[in-house]
Amino acid sequence: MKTAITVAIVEDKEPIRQSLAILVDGADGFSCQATFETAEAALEYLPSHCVDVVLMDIDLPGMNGIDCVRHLKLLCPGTQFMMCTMYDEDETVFDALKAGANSYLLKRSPPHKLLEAITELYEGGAPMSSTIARKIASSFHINTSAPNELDVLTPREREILDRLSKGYSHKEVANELFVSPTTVRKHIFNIYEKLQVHSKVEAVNKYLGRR
Amino acid sequence: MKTAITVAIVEDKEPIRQSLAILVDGADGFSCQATFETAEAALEYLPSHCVDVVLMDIDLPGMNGIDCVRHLKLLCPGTQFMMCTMYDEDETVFDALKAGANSYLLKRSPPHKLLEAITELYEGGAPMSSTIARKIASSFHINTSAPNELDVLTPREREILDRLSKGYSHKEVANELFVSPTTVRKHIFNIYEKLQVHSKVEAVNKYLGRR
DNA sequence: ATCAAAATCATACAAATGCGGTATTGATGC
DNA sequence: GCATCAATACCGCATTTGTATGATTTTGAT
Repeated sequence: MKTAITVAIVEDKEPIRQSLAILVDGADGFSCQATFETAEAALEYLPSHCVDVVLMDIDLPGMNGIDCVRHLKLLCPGTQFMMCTMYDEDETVFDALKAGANSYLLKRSPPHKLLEAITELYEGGAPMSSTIARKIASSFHINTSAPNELDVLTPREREILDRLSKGYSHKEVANELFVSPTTVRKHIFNIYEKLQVHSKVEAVNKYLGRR
Repeated sequence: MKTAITVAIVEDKEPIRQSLAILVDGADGFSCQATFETAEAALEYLPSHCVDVVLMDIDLPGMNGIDCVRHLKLLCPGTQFMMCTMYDEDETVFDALKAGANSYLLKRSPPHKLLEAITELYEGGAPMSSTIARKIASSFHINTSAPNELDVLTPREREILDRLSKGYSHKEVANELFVSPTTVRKHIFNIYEKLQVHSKVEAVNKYLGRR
């Protein structure tokens, strides 16, 4: 028999943790090496006992699962991380991917799917729940209805937004463009209205495109 | 019996086109409505006869499959597009996603997987060959190996900086982290000192690696 | 020539922010 | 034990920023 895929589980809720461990350990070709109730516990043990795959809950007490992955990814470069959670909010999904996760399953997935996914992840895939996969694919679409949100801005407004993106204050922008600070503020206010934001950081994020 | 999933196929190579059509039409719950040898032919017919799913080859004579999707996506908003090709080069994959494809299968996939994928796509998923999925997931990973200025920040400071990067105000960060606004301000002040910046936008730029 | 949009500037107010200092607690390291 | 640092918290001040209202001038298109 070939070597089993080694797995660790980070999940604070006792019953879920137990049933995951039993599921994994009971299946042929899988071996549950460790379980943790908290991100901190995982961070303490795993770096010196790296496993193939970590099933990571996101909503943990103390440090959350995403930050935990961010750290572990550096300490266990060969380990694959599967987020395993209830939530499928956009920000959470993308933050998890940025942190280094290669898989994202919703907890409603049936047990046999989970084992399949672990294998796929181990073999170089990136198994995702279907709604998650769709979110990710959609995030690439160059939107048809709002091709460039920035198109609604006038050239002058773009010019000002560009300065803001470099961290300039109202006054600095005004000096550079040889207009009064109040003019700059008026422009910025108009920019905010058009982009539907309420602060510099939000506007700059839209300007430079997120992700 | 419920309505079959309607499918169209765009593929220039005769034998492949034929076997795909037979596979789809022969399976229960699927109906192959049309096949095309070229992107141009598909663009002429499909807008007035939209189908549920289009299997699209990329390497076509004349217009390629990606540009074809780009056009069709606007004319048939409800149609799902599955790229079905030999290539798995990065640029091709991402261009296809940007054009509006929600699925990307390599031609080496076995027939039953193809039918499964069509169903998954129709039901709101985004089925990908595993190597493709991994490429996509990896494209999100943030460059953590580079010598990072952010290493000088404490975990708490990074946590706060992350919220700032999303456009949160001091108060919003405080509420989310359950600490007082003055504490947040102190953290932010420390962050500015360490990163040698003097405003949110500058700090966020460093955090997100924007030069 | 006329009209609409864009760019300019002013004034005003409330809230948010940047900067400085101080202090307590708990954890870590020497 | 002692020093250091992270995290927490408060006070206060000057400035910046977000929002609102209003007005004038330039410019481009019809």
